[in-house]
Amino acid sequence: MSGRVDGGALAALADPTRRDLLERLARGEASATTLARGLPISRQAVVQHLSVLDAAGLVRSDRHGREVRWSPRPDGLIAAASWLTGIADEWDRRLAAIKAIAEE
Amino acid sequence: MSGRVDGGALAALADPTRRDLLERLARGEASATTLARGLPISRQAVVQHLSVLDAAGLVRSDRHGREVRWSPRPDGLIAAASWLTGIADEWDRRLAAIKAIAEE
DNA sequence: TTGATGTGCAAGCCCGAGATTGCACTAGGC
DNA sequence: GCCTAGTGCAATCTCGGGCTTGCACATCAA
Repeated sequence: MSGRVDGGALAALADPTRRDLLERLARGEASATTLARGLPISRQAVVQHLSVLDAAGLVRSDRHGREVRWSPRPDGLIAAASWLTGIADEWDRRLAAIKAIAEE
Repeated sequence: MSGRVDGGALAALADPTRRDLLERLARGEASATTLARGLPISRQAVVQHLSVLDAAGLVRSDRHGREVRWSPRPDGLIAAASWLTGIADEWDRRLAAIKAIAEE
């Protein structure tokens, strides 16, 4: 297990720009400046998004000389997904029970 | 399949109050007025949250006389979870490939 | 050393989400 | 009929997220 899901990952994934950044990182690590070149926003905006993703445990950063390379961390995503699945299954179970009672 | 995941479900789940509402609904359908009694926010705020959840396909509403009862819909949750899992698996695969190359 | 590139920090702007309030409307109980 | 309870609609407010700009600091290459 890689930590509790406090909603931070969900809040981080709620923004379309951040999801775009994650998909770009999945195609190879990159720096904030490089990412900003292919986007209609400034480097600082990218940095702030990456900070949010970092706080949510969805990316990691490594310094290489004067540049900082970012890469995705699937662990956080998997944790969030399994959390969602758990809740969904729980609801499914309860709703099925209610339905069974209603059909008697 | 229950439709593409456009991020609407993730945005809806990003708010802690909405996650709270979903958990309460999972313990039995309820009206907006009833839900508002157990929360520190107004009925209208609850209604707005339920509208967002409804648009995201996470809840459904049924009229019973003069009251509207809300209930959870696991389908949307499951779709969002499987989307997350798919992305996570994809990243895992790519990262494993990169790591394998680096270790040669 | 000098210049170019990448980053970090901070102040500020703007707009929309979340919440409130007020009032009109409808359904049920007396 | 009346009164109460539940809902719907709309205007308003506040505050924080997303973004920009400007400048200082660090690193590599000539």
